[in-house]
Amino acid sequence: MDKVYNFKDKEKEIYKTWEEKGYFKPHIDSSKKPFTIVLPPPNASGKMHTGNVLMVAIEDLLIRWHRMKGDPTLWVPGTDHAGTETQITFERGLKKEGKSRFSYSREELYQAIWDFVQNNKGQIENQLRQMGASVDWSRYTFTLDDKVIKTVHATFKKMVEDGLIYRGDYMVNYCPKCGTTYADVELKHEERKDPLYYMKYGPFVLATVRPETKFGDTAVAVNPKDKRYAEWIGKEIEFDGLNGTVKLQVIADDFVDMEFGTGVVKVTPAHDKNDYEAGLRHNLEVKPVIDLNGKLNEKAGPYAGLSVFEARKQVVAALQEKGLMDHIDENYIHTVALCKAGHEIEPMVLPNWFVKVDASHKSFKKPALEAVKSGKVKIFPKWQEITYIRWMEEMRDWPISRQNVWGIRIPVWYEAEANPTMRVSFKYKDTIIGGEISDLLKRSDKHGIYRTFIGGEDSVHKEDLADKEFTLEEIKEGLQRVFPLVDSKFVVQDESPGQNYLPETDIFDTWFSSGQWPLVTLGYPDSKDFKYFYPTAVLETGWEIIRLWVSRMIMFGIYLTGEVPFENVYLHGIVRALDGRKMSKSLGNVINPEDYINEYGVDALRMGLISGTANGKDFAFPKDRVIAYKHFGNKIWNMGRFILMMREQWGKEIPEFASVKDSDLNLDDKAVLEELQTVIKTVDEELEKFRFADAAEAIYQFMWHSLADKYIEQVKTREDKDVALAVLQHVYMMSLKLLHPFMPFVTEEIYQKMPGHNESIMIEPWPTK
RNA sequence: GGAUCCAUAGCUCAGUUGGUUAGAGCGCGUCAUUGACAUUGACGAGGUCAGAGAUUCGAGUUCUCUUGGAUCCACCA
Repeated sequence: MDKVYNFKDKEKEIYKTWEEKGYFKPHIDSSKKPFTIVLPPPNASGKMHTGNVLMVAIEDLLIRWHRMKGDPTLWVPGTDHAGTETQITFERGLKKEGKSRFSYSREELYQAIWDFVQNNKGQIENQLRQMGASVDWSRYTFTLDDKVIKTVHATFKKMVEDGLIYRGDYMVNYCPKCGTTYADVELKHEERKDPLYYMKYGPFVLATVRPETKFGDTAVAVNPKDKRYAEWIGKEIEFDGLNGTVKLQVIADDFVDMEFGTGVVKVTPAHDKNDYEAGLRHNLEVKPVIDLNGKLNEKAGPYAGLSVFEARKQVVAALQEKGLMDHIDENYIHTVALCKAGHEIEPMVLPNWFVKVDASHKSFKKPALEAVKSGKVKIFPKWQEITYIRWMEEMRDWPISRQNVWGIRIPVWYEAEANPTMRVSFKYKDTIIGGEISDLLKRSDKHGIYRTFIGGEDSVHKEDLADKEFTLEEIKEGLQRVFPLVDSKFVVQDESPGQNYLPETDIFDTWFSSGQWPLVTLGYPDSKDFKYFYPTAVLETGWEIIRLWVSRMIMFGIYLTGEVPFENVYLHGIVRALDGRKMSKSLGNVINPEDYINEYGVDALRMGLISGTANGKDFAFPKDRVIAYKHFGNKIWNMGRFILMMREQWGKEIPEFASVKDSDLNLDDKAVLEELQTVIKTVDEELEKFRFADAAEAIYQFMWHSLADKYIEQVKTREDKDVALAVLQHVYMMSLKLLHPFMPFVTEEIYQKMPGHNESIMIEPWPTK
């Protein structure tokens, strides 16, 4: 044995052996309860970050522990298509080539991203291997595999039949730049300083940061308690606006803050969430003035076609010129909502697919709430339960459509003839054409009026397209998006019902499909695996996605199978940067695990992270613990060397521990054996409670400060070397086994060098009392 | 505005239902060690547990308030 443990040479080789020998595959035994974990799938085209490392470390620890205990143990690997993130990355690449997603039809774009991901997915798989993850690769699943799509489609169909899906107009967070909607929880909020404009509205002055939406006003509102404006409530005001006379009703509503501005608000139900809700309460007209491209529409009169930002400038200038601007507060600080890519969100009313989470005939969410309250699903650490319960109690209907292509398409079809006013956009040669289907097919006489053209090269003249009759085939072939109205006629089906149908182009919210992850990975509904391994034992993930993901898995699990998808949820904290702040590219404090693996080894990195996360709180990357555990790896390596050296010096085989008589043991022997028993007990108890750091600490303290510092020291001077060495070797091997789930590589490497070893430490029986 | 969490050694953090001298890693000091390991050993210094009050025989631990910090949710036009 070398003087120093050289982890670099060994780790890869050891993993390869484990995998080839099939140790990662479960031994199905119907008389035993299995232990199953489904890996939260990392981004298929990304690379491992510190959060993934912690996740793998904890899950591998649990898996190896149970495997050694003799449970039929399965850890299912997978990777995620990571919808939005991948699409953003991919489009960034396109931009460099001077292209955009508009250069492709929907199908071409999907294929291009598919290829991109296939080319990049090797990295994360290799890194999972590098980490020592003892996953069963034969059960690997990608989130866009056929079996996943099939199940997700079937679930959607079932939900439609159960009356849990509806199509409705809804105020959504729309990003005009991304061309898609985002869920509330996906948004970021950023504080900004913007001008607050005080505009004259007839008898009132009111404050707004968005004067350009004034064309969509359908009321002004005051607080019912506000004495200043009491006489106006219920009346109609009439005044000169930018585009002629404006008539607005004055309503009274509690949502108006009397302290803010002048206490009067303009109400724009089409472009503001509060206003939308106020509009519902007061039955106001929803009057959109901003289109899907983020430009003002024809209701804005001369401002039509301008971007929101440009329109604001011009509207402000015009108001000032006409004397309609009272004054401007330039130092107003408020928060704006941003999409994942950092663009400003435009609240819009658009048709969407929804899950009714609490229908009167069947509640999708209630059983999932009950499952946690009743303890059918236990959450560790327990204080995180509050987050879950509050979220579930407040959860509203869930918008599940996204206007992206990189994901699972909603299996819905629209017949062209039955939906003549449905708008579509498609690529024809090099031009993107948008228009009503009946016009494009020349089934109406409104020729060309609603057609729009985006992009466009010299090869096609727009004039030629303005009145062209397209075939449905041409539209289908270059199809990018359909914009079905809220009351469109549709068919739910996996494959196209016939030639005259156009597909829904929206995809599912990623959480709609990943919410079924424990089901699809195990082969729901009727595979052998599913029947045996479901429900799983533990779901382990970061606390940040308890609402997004954990809640959805519990809802789908119960809805589809009647059983919870997992019995325990363990939520780990987020690994922060060395400075204790969140890692972010802009701060330049992102930690790349590769660097640490190269310098200290996988075992040390795993162990360091595990020991840093005692109670699920966020924690700064514990660099000095990683170093400490690297030293520890070397320490136990040298303990092994010592035993081999003693054996050689002594010149005889070390006797089996079982052959040592109790009466031959001295006080030191008895003490160390007793302490071993205590450690075994502690490790089991702490792991049972998900107290990984405490378990790790117990082994560390025992091996280093008892076994090495005390017991080994006295072995050196013992006369009865046969007894001492037998005890030492026994205690050492037991300790190695305890340590193996934490530090798999170094323990295996030592194990292979020790006399009397078997095939592999990872399939050795777990030490028992 | 609503909520959760945190404040313990120079640094990063444990301390689980309140119970004898408050722990670890790193760092620091003294000494030792050239045959397992300098990625070592022995010994040691260092904490009025943010502050104030309350409950209790007893509080780092429970409660209230104050101060400072982190995060989540909802958001005011």
